[in-house]
Amino acid sequence: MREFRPVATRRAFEEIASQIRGRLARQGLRAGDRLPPERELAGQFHVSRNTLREALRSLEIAGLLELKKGATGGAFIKEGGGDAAVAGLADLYHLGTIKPEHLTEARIVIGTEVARLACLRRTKEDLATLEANVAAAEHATTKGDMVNRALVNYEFHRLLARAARNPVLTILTDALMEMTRHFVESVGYMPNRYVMPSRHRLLACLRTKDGDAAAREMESMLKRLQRFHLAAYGLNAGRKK
Amino acid sequence: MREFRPVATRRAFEEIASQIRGRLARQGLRAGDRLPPERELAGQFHVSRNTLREALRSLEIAGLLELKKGATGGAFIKEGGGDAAVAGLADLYHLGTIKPEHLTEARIVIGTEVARLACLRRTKEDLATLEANVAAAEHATTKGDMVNRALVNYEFHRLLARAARNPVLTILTDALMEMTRHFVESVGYMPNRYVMPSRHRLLACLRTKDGDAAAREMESMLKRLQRFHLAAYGLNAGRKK
DNA sequence: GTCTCTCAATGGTTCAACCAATTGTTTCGA
DNA sequence: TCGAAACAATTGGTTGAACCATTGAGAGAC
Repeated sequence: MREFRPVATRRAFEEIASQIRGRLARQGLRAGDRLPPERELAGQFHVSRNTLREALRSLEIAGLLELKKGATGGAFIKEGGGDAAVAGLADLYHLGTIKPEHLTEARIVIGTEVARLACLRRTKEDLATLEANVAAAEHATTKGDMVNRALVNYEFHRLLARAARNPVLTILTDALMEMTRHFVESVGYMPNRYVMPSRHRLLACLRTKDGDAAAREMESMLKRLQRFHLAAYGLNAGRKK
Repeated sequence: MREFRPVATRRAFEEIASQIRGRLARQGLRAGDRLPPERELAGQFHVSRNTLREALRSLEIAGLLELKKGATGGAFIKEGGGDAAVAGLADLYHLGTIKPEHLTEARIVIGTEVARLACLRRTKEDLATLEANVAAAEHATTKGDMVNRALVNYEFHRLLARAARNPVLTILTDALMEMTRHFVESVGYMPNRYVMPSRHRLLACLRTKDGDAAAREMESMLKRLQRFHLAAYGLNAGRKK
C-alpha cells in the first residue's frame, strides 16, 4: 500500500535550514530574535561557515531571516511580511506559467471579494487613506502623468486589500498588482475613462459600508479592465522580443 | 517631489541572481536549459565559487533553478511550478501572520470561485479524476482512516483547482490546503457528516456544468467547515505550547 | 556633556583544496 | 559478441583559513 520514499540524500544546508524552520514553527524563535553569529552556529551544527551561510541564505530568500552587517548585526528572525510569497508569484508570471488572461481573471475573483470585505471592515483611517489615494489619482490624471497614475492605482488595490483585514488577500493582491505592473509596462500605458468614476462609486459604497454594491462595482470595473488589457495584449502579442 | 532612494549597496550574489533572473524574464533562458558549470560561471562573473553558489542557492530556493550533481549535472532552469510561492505562503502561516480565521475565510473566497470555474472548464478527464477521488474518500471514511481521508479531501480541492484552469487559483489552493493540513494536524482530526454528501452534490453540478449551483454548494460547505474548524481552534487555543 | 576616534564584532568575499555522486568509457571475461 | 565490472571525467557539495567592509559601542579628548 505504502510507496517507497526517496532516500533522504539531504544536503547539509537543507538539514540546517529545516532545523531552524522547525524552531520557528514551534515558536521557539520569535520575530526580532537574533541567531548566534555565523561562526558560532557553524560550530554548533558541525559544518563549515560556507555551508552554514548557504542555509542562512536560503532562509533569507524565503523571507524568514534578515541578515545585518556590523557589530550588532547577525541573523534576525523577520516579521512575516509575505515578500517572498509575492516574489514567488511574480516569478511565475515572468516564467510564463501565469499568463495575462490568468492574471486578469484572478484579479476579478480576488478584487471582487476584497472590495466586499473592505467595505465591511474598513476603519475611518482606511477610508481616509483611500480617499487620499483617489485624490492623488485624480491629480495625476489631470496632469497627464500616466506612470504615476498607474502606480497610484495599484496602490489603491493594495490599500483596499489591507482594509479587508485578511493577509492572504493582502499578499495575493500585492502579487497581482506586481504582475499587473509588469504587464502594463510591457504593453504600454493607456488612458481610459472609466476607472476614476468607478473609484468614486466605490468610495461611496465604502462610506455606506455597502459590501454587495462595492463587489458589483469592482467586478464591473475589473471586467472592463480585463477586456481592455487583453485587447492590448492581443495587439502586442506578436511584437515582444 | 521625488524622494531619495537608498543607495544600492547590493551584495555580489544579489547582483548575479538578478542578472540570471533578468535573462529568464527576457526569455533568454528557457525551462530545461542548463547553465554553465559553477566554476565557469564564477569566472564569467568574476566572483569566487562560494559567492556564485550563494546566488545559485537563492535562485534554487526561489524555485527557478534545479541543481543536479554528477557528470551531466549542473544548474537547470526549472519549469515554473509554484512550489516556492506555496512554501512562502505556508511559512506565513507558521509564522503566525496568517491565522486560522484568515485561512478559513480565504478558503471560502477562493474555493467558491474555484468551484464555479471548474464547473465551466472541467474536461471529462477532470470529472473522472474527481469522481475517483470522492470514491477514495468514501472508502477511507468507511474504513475510519481519518488521516488518509483528510489527505484525499485536500487532494479534492487541488484537483478542482486544476480543473479551473487558472494557475493563480491552483497555487493559492495548494497553499491553502498545505496550511489547512497543518491546522488540522495541530487541532486533531475530527469526523463530520456533511462533507461527503456535499461532495456528491458538487459532482452532480460538475456533471451538468452548473457553475452557480457548484459555487453555492461549495460556499455552504466551506462555511460549515469554517465554523467547525474555528470551534476546534477555540477549544485548543489555550493549550498550544 | 558632547563630539571624535578607535576598535571589536559580524556578515561578505576569496582561495584552494578535497569529497561525493553520476555518467560515459574502457576493459576484460564468458 | 555481449555484459558486467572497473575506471575516469565532470559536476555539485563541503571544508578551512584568511582577509575585506560595515556597523555600532565605548573610550578618550575637549
